Order: sequence, then structure tokens, then C-alpha cells
Amino acid sequence: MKVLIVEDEKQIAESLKKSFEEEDYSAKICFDGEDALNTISENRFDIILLDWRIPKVTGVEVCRRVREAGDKTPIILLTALADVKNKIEAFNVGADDYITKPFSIGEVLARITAVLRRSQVSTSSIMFEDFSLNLITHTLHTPKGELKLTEKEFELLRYFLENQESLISKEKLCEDVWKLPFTPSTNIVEVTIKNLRKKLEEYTGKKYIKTAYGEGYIFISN
Amino acid sequence: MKVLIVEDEKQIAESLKKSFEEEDYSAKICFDGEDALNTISENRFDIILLDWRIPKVTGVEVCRRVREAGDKTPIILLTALADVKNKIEAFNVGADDYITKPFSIGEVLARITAVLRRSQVSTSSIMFEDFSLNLITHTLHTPKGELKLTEKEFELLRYFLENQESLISKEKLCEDVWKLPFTPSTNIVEVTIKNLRKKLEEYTGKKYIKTAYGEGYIFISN
DNA sequence: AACAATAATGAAAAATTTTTCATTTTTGAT
DNA sequence: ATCAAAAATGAAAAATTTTTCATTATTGTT
Repeated sequence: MKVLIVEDEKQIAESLKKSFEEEDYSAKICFDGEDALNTISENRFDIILLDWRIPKVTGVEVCRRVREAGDKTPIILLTALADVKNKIEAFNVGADDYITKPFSIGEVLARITAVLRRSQVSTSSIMFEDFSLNLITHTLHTPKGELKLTEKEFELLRYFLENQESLISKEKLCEDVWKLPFTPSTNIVEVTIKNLRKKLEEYTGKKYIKTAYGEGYIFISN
Repeated sequence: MKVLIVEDEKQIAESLKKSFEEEDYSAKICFDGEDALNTISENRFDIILLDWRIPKVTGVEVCRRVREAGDKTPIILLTALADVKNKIEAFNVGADDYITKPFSIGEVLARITAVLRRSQVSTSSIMFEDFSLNLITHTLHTPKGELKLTEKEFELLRYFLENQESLISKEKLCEDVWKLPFTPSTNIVEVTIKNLRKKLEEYTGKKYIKTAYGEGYIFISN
């Protein structure tokens, strides 16, 4: 889980960061709106915590521009004022939630969970670079056309997309994708990875699944 | 498509009803909030158009109670005032959209389409009576437990759930579920229906798929 | 009641998917 | 460079799903 914290008050930012890291989230801090926009355009985050009053470009403006660019990363706006007008503006501008300062860490974590749950339920497909995976039809949409994946290939790819850029061991894949309680004596994972790789490369021309010798696999764009 | 119109101004209600019927929607009218609540609890609608100012129980209150009862039928609130406060209240109370009077029929139809599209995308499962079908995992959840359907069974059941209580010919099923352009020389439909019926009855004890001899099938609760 | 048309069914065949297995290739360490 | 461990691969086997087929049951009409 990658969180971006956009907040100019160093104390608050650092304390949020620390709390997230205790939850095993990786957190990055931006201190102004300009920095935030650059960071967001270059990185993928699972959620963005965005303070309303930040230097250079306001939080609302950042949010508006992110949405304008077609980016649907969940955004929670942080504000000092508990004003309904602000609330409306926040939602109008495309934010997913709105938290009033002062807040407790617990509250922030709860809201994040809620927002993520909502945004996951409401997406019927997962986008990644030049392709998307439709979760309803199990179809892979690529520039070269679309194809239906088999059950296992679909489940594996979805798992990778939900855990992008993190190292996943073969054992973990067995547990989470195949629901097997322990390390397999077989090589089902390798075989399914081979087949998925073939289809992905055939349709996108890219090699997304890297192997980390002796450790596992990583789904990454480059 | 079943629409419920809750509106005490007879002229508006009748004109909406007429327009819907031209679009091949079936429309029912309630003239007050009490009537609306009873009707909603006894019938299933695809969408509810709910006027804000209606006798006995207000539209907002109707909306609130419907949601409190766990009913997620899309609701569009109609109001004479274009006030942001009302807008917030509408959404707080669980409405899916908000239209200000006076409105054109075209506007209402457009909003309905938008709301339905959104609500379809965001539901990850379809509920029906005592079971639900998870669209992501293709799992049928029943009081007696859950089971994963095969692809074809899943697609057939989903099609039935999306076209509840309407007569569907075998040819239509072939076209829409199997994507075959013409009447089959085979009985794939019958066979898949048999298997789906077996699973449904085994897990719910009920016979949902009725056959209309010489005409087709109907998915209905009774 | 008899009949023809339509639908339901069990079981086999065909097709597809998943898993296993034997072999080759790649990797990192010595 | 050599070696052993790990991963990739092609192809076969096993399992599952989909479709076909032959037969039986049901329905509406006469």
C-alpha cells in the first residue's frame, strides 16, 4: 500500500508517515501542491491524503487537476474548517472523502479503509499502463485487441495488479491465488506464470512479470 | 424496466408516466409518502423518482427509510428548490441523484440512464430473494452455503437476474448469453438450464426458472 | 384419450483448462 | 568456468466444462 501525504505542516506529515509505516504502508510526503502534482504524475499511489491549505497550488486545485487528467486514485481532503460548503466543494472537485482537523490517526486509518473498500467495489476493471483487466468479464483489453483469460490466469493477473511492484513469493501465490495451505510439491505457479507471460507479451509486447531468483516474482512495468 | 413515480402533482406524474411508457418502461405512480413506502416494500423497481414535497411522509424521509431498510434501489429526488443545502441533504440521505424543477423529460431520462449505469457498475453482486450472485467471484451465496458456478451457468443466471420477471425466448438466450447469431440446432440452453435449476433448487429449495411452453423461460420467485 | 410438438434428462463425446512430469535453460555462488 | 539450485518449458495426463445425442417426459391441441 502506497500512500502520498501532501501536507506542509511537517509535524503532522511526519506523524502520519510514522503511523502508516507501522501499518506496513509505504508513505511519501510532499510539502506543496506543485511538488504533489509532479509526484502524482510520475508515481502510482493507492491513496492520496491532501491538505486543503498548502503552498503554491491549493489542495482543491491539485485534486481538480488530478481528476482532469483522468487519474482516479482515491483522494481524501484534509481541512481545518468543518464547513458544509467546503464539503460540497471537496466532492465536486472529485475527492472521495473529507476529514476535518484535528483528527486522530485512528480516524484517518478508518476513513482510508472505507474509501479503499468503496473504490475497489466500484471499479469493474483494473487499469495498468497500456492494458486493462475487466473484472466482470475476465477479459484483458490491450492495444492489439482483447482476449479472455482462463480462470487461473485471471486470478493470478488480478493478484499481481492488486500487488503491483511488490515482491511476491511462490508460496504466497499458492496460498492467496490457489488457496493451498502450504508450499506445493508441484510447479503450477511456474506453469501458469509462463502461460500468462506469453499472453501478456503477445498482446502488449512487454514483459511485466519479472522473476527474483530464489525469492519470487514482481509485477512491474519496466 | 420498472419505474416508480412518487409525486402528488397529478399532471407531472401522468406526463412522466406517459413518457416512460413510450420508452417501454412500466411505470407506477404513488401520490404520497406512506403509499410509496408500502409499495416499495412490496415491489421491486429498477429506479424510483421521488418528489421532495409529498403528503404524509416527505421524500427525504422516504429515501432515508428505504436506505435504512437496506434497499439500494436507485433513487432520484425531485425538488423545486435548487439549493445546495438540499443537494447535500439528498445525498446524505442516500439518494443517487437530484433534479430541480422544472425539468424536461429528456433530462429525466438522461439522468436515469446515468444513475442506472453508475449503480450497475458499482454493484459487485446481484441480490434476489434469499440468494445473491457475486459478479466478481461468480459465486452463488445462499442460506445453505455458497458454490461457484461454471462460466455458462453464471452467465445464464446473471442474464436472468438482469431480466427478472420477463419472458425470454430460447433464441434470445442463445444470442445474448451464448453470442450465437441464430437459433441453435442443439439444446445447449435446455441442458444449461437443467444444471442451473438443479444447483439453484439444491441450495435454495425453490424453483425460480419457470418454463413457458413454446415461448421461453421466466425467472421469477413464485 | 391420442397425437405431435416441445422440453427435460442421463450419459457420452468433444473441447478446454488445470495439473503433473521430464527435460532444458538460467541464475548466482564458488 | 563449473556447479547446484531454481526457474522455464513442452508435452502428456487428469480434471472439468461444454456440447451433442438419444431417449423419456410433458404440454397443449384435437
